[in-house]
Amino acid sequence: MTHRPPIGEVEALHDTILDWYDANARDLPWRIPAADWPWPQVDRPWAVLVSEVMLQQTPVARVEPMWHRWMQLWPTPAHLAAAAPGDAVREWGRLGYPRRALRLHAAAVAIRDEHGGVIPADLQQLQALPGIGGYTAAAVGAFAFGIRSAVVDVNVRRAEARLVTGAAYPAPSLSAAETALARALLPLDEPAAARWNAAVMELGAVVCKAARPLCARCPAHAQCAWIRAGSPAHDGPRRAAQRWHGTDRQVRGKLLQVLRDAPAAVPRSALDLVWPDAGQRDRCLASLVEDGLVEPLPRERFRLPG
DNA sequence: GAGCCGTGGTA
DNA sequence: TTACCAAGGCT
Repeated sequence: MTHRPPIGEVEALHDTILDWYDANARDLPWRIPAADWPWPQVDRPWAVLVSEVMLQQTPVARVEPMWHRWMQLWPTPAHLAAAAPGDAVREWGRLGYPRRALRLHAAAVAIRDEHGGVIPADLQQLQALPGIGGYTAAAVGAFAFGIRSAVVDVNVRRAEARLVTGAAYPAPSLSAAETALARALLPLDEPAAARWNAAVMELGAVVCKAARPLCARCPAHAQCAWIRAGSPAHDGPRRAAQRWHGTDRQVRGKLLQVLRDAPAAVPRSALDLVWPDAGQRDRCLASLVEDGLVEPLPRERFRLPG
């Protein structure tokens, strides 16, 4: 059932997209190769891992400054592991999904305690770390260690759907067929495979974009199944829009912002100001405590976890 | 496996 | 302004 284009077409895609990437890749600091790594005190696999977690559902432009700050604060897993989890949550700032900061801290502790402080160059061991799923394990494997893993994020899924299967958008969730396709497209050569992963992701991010793809600038437009099919509009069900206003996520965000900005523990009365609905407010505060993002103290005071 | 989990930029 | 979108993971 898997689309598997002829080997000649695959090789032509490799040439086209790798050449384009070599000429057009953005200069992102976590992409600097080990031979040129300019920060000897910063552990490069750790730098890659942190970048990948920060980039989960968050745009590059917002990640880059926070990544630099994290590398200054915590250049190795051991540095972060020695900090309080609440420090990670505070320094996460407004990147969003703050549980990622908590899991990054937990991953640092696991790397220190279970891996001797060295990030494992093994996909299964990477994925066993908190906050590291299939995508991030493959990305760290490829970009930090050169492992020939298929890195399949939404950019890759969209680009490969258009290039190979001719669909305007991938399905809402990752399918086994997409994973198989990504693996089939992976160059055999290990370094080329790592570069290919980055190249397809980059193409999806800056050219083969979701809303308004820049097909006129696409190096592979002559090889694109979607264009050959006449660039048909998406026909399947559209992803349900996420609501925001009035949701628990909005309330949790407001509560956590107070605690991030406070130098010390705050009384419940300070948290009461951020949302009028007491029932929802208390439920959200309780869920933040349950998640480990907030630590309750005696006398109705709260802080980021120490 | 559907739903939940933040935040800000863009059209 | 509303809606979509952004290098997912977890339950």
